[in-house]
Amino acid sequence: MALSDRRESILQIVIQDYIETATPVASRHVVERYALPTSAATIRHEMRLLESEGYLTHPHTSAGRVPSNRGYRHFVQSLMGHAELGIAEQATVRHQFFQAAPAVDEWAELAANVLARSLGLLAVVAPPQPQRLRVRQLELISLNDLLALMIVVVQEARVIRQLTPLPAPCPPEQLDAMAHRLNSDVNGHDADTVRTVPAADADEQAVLDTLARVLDRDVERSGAASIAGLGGVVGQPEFHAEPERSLQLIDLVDRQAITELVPAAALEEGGLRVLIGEDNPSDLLQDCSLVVAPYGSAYGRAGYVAIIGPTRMNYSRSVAAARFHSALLQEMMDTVYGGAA
Amino acid sequence: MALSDRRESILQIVIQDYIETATPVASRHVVERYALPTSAATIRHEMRLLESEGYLTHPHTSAGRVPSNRGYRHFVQSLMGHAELGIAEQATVRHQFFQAAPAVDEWAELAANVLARSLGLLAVVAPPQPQRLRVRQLELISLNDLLALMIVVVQEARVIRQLTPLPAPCPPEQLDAMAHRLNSDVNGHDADTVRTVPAADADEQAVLDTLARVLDRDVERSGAASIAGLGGVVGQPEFHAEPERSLQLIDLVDRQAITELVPAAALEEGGLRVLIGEDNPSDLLQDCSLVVAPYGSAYGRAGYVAIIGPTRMNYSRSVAAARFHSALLQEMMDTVYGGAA
DNA sequence: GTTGGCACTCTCAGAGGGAGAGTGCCAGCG
DNA sequence: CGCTGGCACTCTCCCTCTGAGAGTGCCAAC
Repeated sequence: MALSDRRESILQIVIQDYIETATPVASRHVVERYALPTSAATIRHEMRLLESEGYLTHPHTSAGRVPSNRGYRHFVQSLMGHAELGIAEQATVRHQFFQAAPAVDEWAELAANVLARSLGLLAVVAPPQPQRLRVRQLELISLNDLLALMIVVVQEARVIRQLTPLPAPCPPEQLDAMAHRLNSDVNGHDADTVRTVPAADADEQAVLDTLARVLDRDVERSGAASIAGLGGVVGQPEFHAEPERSLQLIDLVDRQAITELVPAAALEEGGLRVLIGEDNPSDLLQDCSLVVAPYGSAYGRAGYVAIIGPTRMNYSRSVAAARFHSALLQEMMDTVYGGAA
Repeated sequence: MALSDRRESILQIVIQDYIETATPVASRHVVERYALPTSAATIRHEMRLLESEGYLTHPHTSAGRVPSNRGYRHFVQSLMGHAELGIAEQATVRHQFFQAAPAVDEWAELAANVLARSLGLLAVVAPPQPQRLRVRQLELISLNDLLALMIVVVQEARVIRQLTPLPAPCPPEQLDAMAHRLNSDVNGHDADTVRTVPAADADEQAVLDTLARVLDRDVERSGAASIAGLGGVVGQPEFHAEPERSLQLIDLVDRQAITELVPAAALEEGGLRVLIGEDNPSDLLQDCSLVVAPYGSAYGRAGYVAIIGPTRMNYSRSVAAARFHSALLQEMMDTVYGGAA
């Protein structure tokens, strides 16, 4: 149902004030602070209607109003407008990426840190995950007759070092020969193809097995997300009252498990999404909101920029920041990878 | 001053009981739980003497005794004995390292996770930091006339990808030629030597500058420590009462700044050290203890295994675990690098 | 040196009460 | 018919008080 103009602007005021102050907002406070031409009683009346329509709630009888999840949702969809980061802030961030020139692998970490610091919320930045890794070069270094160090350079410009046990004793010269032989067989191939390479003996089989496993496993790990801002988010007033919730969140971050709370569905559609309260699949984020902006889907499974904080987060800033960072990362990847996988 | 045998064993009981229960231990509780042949009054008398000697304290008049930092120190030095991890636990950990066979770069992370989980405390594992990185191969990929992607493979088997702006326009063929030319100049060299390589033009100078800077910076970053167990440690009862302390600690971990709290002095001597309460250089660890075990000093600046928790930590387990993991990591590095830098 | 007894101290949890903050509603006004 | 001031009502928050409980410190006796 449509809200009258005045009711909408009161809702907007209540939400913005609550986002700022984190305390229930009272009718009198609204008229005074925002110099409204009506009396507190009128505001009270409107608030009551907004509450009966489900946009606001009441912690208890004699408290001010607090936005409900529905209220936040309406705010994000209709009231907030299209927020952009300020020009100056955009320039600062760009500068940090280009001039301070981090290594390509640190982009996600830098983005997470910048976001976390500027928003005071939890930021998770996951790079796109390549569907498969292809071997560029394979080296085997003999440590002893039964143990080798495998060094794999993959085309995605990463190096993997991995110990490989050898079932049958294999002296160094023999291992060198094997590496030389295998190199041409595996060059340019991914895990699945490596598995089809025929092995001359048990040791070669062991090496190939390890290689295939490593390529598979590293596809998983290469997407290791960067997380920052835990301090900021548990410092938010909503967590003060409930230490258990903080602990759950801390534990989630500690075990790198928050990444699982970003629903895959949100990434598939490709656009920025805001999940508020019970929109979230996990119970652990019941009083939290999640802003997700995917990017880089051309380079494998899409990466994303996610912001996590209490439902009382500054949506306008969060959305603007998430949008800007995802676009920036997209742009940078396009620059480096030429817009194609 | 020497303590009588009985007083020492009472001190030991009090400390162990407090470590276990986290509540002040009362005289009656001691006689009952440990079936001592004396009365509570006697224990009370001894405790009083232990307190006057500074080994115990009193939160308030009608509370039981709590070990003081001096008490803990005496416990660690004289009472605790030489703790070793159980054979079964050693085997489990070894198995995780060798059979589950993580990539070499994940050793520190795995160690931190295992330690954190088994102790319920904060674990920091920093790999040894090479004094310098040497170029093995340099590639330049032209992104456009004014921007190149530099890929550096260093002898320590890492790959660095870094964007490099080019002051003067440089078409792809020219860039290839430059890469070819530079490769022989920089191969096997570290940052300092790279700086002495003469540049043919402004672009070459820019590339060399970036390369040198990258080698320097990555020496820093290669030692990025793995941190785990934040959830466990802030879940400890001592942090429940003081949310500000938890926040400080969380922030420290979030900003990766706990690594700065491990005093360099502790690493230089080479042995395992236990820093209790005010032994710690930082105010932030006033009520905490730190167990540090260095390793791998043969491979650069020494790495370390550190355990951080409340002063009421299980020193015996912590010390045993830290010692075992540092020895294990040392052993694994020796296997891979053959015992020499 | 050890013990039981006892007074003393301090914390902790719960009850009670007053102040303050806001609302809900109503009657009156433009 | 919407807006307003007024007022009763409700609920929280903070402070104080109190009683129970836990332990100690000390003393006199063994």
